[in-house]
Amino acid sequence: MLDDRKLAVLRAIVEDYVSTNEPVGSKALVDRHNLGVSPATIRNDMAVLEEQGYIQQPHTSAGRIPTDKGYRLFVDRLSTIKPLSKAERRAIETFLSGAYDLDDVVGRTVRLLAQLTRQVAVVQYPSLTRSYVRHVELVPVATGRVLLVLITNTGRVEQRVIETPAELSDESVGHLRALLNTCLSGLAFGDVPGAVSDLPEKVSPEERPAAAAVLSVLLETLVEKHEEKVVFAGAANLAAVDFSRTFRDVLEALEEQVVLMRLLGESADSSTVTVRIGTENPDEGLRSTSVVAAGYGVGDLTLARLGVLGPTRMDYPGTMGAVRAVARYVGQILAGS
Amino acid sequence: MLDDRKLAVLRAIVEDYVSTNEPVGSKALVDRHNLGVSPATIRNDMAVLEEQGYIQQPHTSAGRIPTDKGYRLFVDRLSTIKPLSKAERRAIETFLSGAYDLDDVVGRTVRLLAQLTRQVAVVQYPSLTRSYVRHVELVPVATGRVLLVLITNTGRVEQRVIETPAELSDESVGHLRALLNTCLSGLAFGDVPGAVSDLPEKVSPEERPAAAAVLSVLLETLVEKHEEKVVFAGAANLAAVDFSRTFRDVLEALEEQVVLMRLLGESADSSTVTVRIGTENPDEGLRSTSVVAAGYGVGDLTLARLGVLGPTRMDYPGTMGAVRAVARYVGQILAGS
DNA sequence: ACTGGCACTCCATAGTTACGAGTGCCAAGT
DNA sequence: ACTTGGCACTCGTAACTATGGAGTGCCAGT
Repeated sequence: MLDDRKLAVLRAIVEDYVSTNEPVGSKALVDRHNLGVSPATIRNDMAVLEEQGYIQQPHTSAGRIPTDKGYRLFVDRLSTIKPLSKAERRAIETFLSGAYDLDDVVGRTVRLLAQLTRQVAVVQYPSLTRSYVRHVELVPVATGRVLLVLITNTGRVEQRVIETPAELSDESVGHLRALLNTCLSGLAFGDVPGAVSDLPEKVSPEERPAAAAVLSVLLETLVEKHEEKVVFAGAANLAAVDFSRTFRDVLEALEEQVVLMRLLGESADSSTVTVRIGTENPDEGLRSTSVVAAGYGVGDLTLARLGVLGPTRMDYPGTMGAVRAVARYVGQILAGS
Repeated sequence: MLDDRKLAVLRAIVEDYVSTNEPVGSKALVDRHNLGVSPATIRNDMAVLEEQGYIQQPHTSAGRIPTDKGYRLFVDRLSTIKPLSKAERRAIETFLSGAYDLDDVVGRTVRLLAQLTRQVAVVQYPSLTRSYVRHVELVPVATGRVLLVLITNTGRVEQRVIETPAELSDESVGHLRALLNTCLSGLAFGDVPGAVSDLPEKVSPEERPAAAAVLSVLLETLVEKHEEKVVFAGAANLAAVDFSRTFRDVLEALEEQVVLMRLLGESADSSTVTVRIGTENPDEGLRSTSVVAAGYGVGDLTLARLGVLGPTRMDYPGTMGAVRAVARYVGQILAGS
């Protein structure tokens, strides 16, 4: 029902509108793209596209702008992901390879992505549940307090202070630490709860309350941190867009971890770029924004997701290219460390 | 040269302008404050205040607004810090005491401060150089790689991956770890460089290259992380102000660690609230904002600073009260953990 | 030293007009 | 059946013009 020319018209409308930020009319279209037909013909096509809901007029007798549905069609069928230039690729590589720990990797990634796309970048820390335990550490910090430190294979470090019911001797702490390590090292986080259930029975009775306290905090941490950690950067790029109402909403959403998580969406296959346009977003207040996201990870294993948030009026091919490229490089960096 | 009434007029102008965001005229002033004199008299006073540079007119025949110099006088001599209400204090206490690790304390603090002041809050992590070493941990993560984890008395955890020149046996790692701990535990970070200088000589020759690698990274970390970590929250509150140009500049400044650090300024005495108004700010682009900051710490020791950034047109007494209160509570929390 | 009166300035607001980009429709052409 | 030029129409934008009112500075009088 949409012939080739109508699709070409839609594509042209999206591209023009994205680059000029102004409703595009029939005359401007034939001027800028050589479609080989007259404005009148385009007008007819436009009327059809509008009837089908792909484009709309801000007011009568203004040009057309794409609707969310129009962008969706554009992304799905009318465009291809635009690969980055060689220079950009090299820039990514050198910038990311300078990182020396996980915080640094994530921090650099999110800034890089923001700069590359000139939009707001969002990066999720590698998932805990899909990682495994590298090491467990218990450090006495005061009488009746120990610090529990969990180190994952991805280099992520989690910490919690534990109040132990009774004072704990250094030997007891050492004992517990050794026990935890032999019991948990190499274990996937998802398997930890099962593995520790019988642990209290392995310690001497006087250490048992302390062990119980440690374990309960450990399990608690796994659950709580399950709501993963997310960071963002490039909020300044929001200023370019002429949001005014929306603007505050978007900033508020960005500061809510939970919203940010939902934003990136469920993890599809690693490095498949997914796009969520306007009203497809779950969150109120982000109804006029689009999200381009991809998973990243090592090999086949998707560890977490990262992406970009911007106005629906966005350069989708370019943004998707940047997101995909960055996701791949981050995976490589993580694999190498 | 400024009599009491002129000062009262300046105070009234600041208060009215802050609450209404509109230039305030002589008539409005006598209506809202019972100054006991006529508008004409106030006009004369205003003329003097303007001549001295404390207030200015946006245009001829408009009301007056305070200049930076006017705000400065207001803060220094015409206002007192406004203590928080009992309810607010209790809210702070309960909100902060739920925190379970340093990240959480800092995260809660910055969000709390943002909400309390309805402005952008900035919190610096407790300084490394003023902390001391609680524990050092070495964890093998792959062949030829060890993770160095530093735990401070304030609960801060720093991590770095180290490439060891040769493959390292688990025993060697254990050996090094023990050595580092006996050598460094309880040491102030500033004293670490001196203490480790003779350390390589204490290990067996075959472990020496690895030990050297670990040490160089350790020292590097101390230097690099010296540029401290700063976080902010409440950027959404910027939307309330009608920045438009400035706005982007401010957001950009917020995402620059270095600028953020300079923003909080040099550490004065703990819990003394300092105010920097408009052009007093070092950073271009923050010339139309004010910063209210205070140090926080345990006892007499100032660990770091926290504060609030907002428009020069700001409720200084209230903001200063909130900053001071939060700084104190954070100190208490840190002392207790 | 303060006050009331007065003329003046100038911003904000609303109303008016003119312009032009863009549309829909129709009749004619291919 | 599709395309095209023509044409009347819509409507938002920009420019311009009153108009009102808040606020000022100054001065003469108390």
